[in-house]
Amino acid sequence: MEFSQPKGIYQQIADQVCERILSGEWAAEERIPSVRELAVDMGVNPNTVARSYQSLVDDMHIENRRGIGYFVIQNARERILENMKNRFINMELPRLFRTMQKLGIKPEEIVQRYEQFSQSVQVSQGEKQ
Amino acid sequence: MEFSQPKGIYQQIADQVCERILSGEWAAEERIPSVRELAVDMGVNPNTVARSYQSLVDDMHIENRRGIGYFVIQNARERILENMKNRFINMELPRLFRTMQKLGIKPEEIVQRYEQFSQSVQVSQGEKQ
Amino acid sequence: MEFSQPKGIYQQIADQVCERILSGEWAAEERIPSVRELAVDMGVNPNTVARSYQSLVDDMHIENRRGIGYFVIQNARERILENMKNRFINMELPRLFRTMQKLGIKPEEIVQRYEQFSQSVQVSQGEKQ
Amino acid sequence: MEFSQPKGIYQQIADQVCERILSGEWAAEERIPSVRELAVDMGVNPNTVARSYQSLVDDMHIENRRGIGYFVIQNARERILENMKNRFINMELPRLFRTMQKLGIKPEEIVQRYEQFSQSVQVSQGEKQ
DNA sequence: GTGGTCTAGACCACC
DNA sequence: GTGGTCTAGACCACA
Repeated sequence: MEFSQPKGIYQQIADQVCERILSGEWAAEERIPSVRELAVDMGVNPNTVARSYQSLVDDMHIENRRGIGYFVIQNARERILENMKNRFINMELPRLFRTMQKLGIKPEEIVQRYEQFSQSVQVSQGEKQ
Repeated sequence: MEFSQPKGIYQQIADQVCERILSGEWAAEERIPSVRELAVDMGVNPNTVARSYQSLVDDMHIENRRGIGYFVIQNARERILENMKNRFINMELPRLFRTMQKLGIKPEEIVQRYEQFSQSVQVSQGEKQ
Repeated sequence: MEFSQPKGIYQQIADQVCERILSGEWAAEERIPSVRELAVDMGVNPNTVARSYQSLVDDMHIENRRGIGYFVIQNARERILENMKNRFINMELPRLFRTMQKLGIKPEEIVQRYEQFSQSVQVSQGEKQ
Repeated sequence: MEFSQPKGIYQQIADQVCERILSGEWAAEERIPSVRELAVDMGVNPNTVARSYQSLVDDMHIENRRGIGYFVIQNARERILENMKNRFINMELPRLFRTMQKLGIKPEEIVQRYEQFSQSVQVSQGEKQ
């Protein structure tokens, strides 16, 4: 948990929940930790987790069953990936491209740097094991 | 001016000033509008413009000559480009690459979309003229 | 069973019991399923069904014969209809009328839409058979 | 403010804001009270008002201008009416009609009661003056 | 036990 | 001054 400012804590938690759904740690139709449990886990106020969960409900990634808890929605993984892809293509890429034009960076440079990046990731994953 | 949330008004103004320096509209050693003038132009509180200017002074893109006004620093353009490039490579690209990995997007797709983007920009600029 | 928010599970169950009494499926003086049976049927905690039954006892639609089970009260159907009608006329209609005034909807429009509704219901019932 | 339970306080406040926009008390592009002001007015915690305002932002009835306050959006009135009408026709009317069928209430009765209602409203408004 | 809501009070960035 | 966020702690209805 990053308690400084890049983005709100509740957002970071929501993102983490999505990660865990994507990774399969929390499968469809499965119950996820209660607001209070996760709050303790994360060292955070329950209200904050509640807010995260609510935002995930709004995005239809999880649902609430009264008095029982929150559950991962059927095709949450597909939905999350869909959302991320849309946001990436419609929001991030245009910003990226505009910056590239301003800076006179050619796409080839991006490709080249990406390859460097992939290799360094493989290396650092190798170190972990 | 976007008065809603993405980033602070003062940041947006600072960015615009940089744009105008880059475009050559405001050349090196030239005086830029006074805080009050720009505030009126932008429909914004003078304090806000003052803060923008101060951040630009901190980044050494402009300088204050007391009693006279703010002036573009000698090699402001180079400095601004430098800054943008550093931020882009060290901050934005890593985020970009991580997102690409998560979404399984190959760099070729980026290149392809960039070409589409460049064309559409050329077209819309043609329309303007 | 709607496990999400509109109204409590126990209320939904109580409503369903009333429906079955109204439809004649469960006649007066007849025994209705035990708390546990109904709980299994509905995929619900027995406590929840117990609470539904208790609310129906409070409204005098069913009664508990100790050690035997719950039974539909003599004139339950009349009583249920009575209750529904009272609630409708005293609680729902005023809200409805206030909304109509705010939105400038004339009662004629309601009548017209009601006719459409009745027809569509007849059609969909025809399809079922 | 109804501090009992029919609906949440923040909802009631949001509704009241809509009413005031509809009535013209708060015109388009106009600033509405700050979160803290309205909180004092209503005898309520600022967080609660903030939540109301946020829900109105989500519904695009008001917008936030950083550091200044909340403003009524251009065609908020039309939007609000639109929303209310949609909700009425798609959510409330079907419930109404189903209840009418269960209770064997004919639309003519609704019309008749509506006329009584309109008259009583006129009378009570006359008394106010 | 679950979540939903509200209060009180705090800190922050921003205008 | 503005709103945005977080914490602490409370109460409620519901399962």
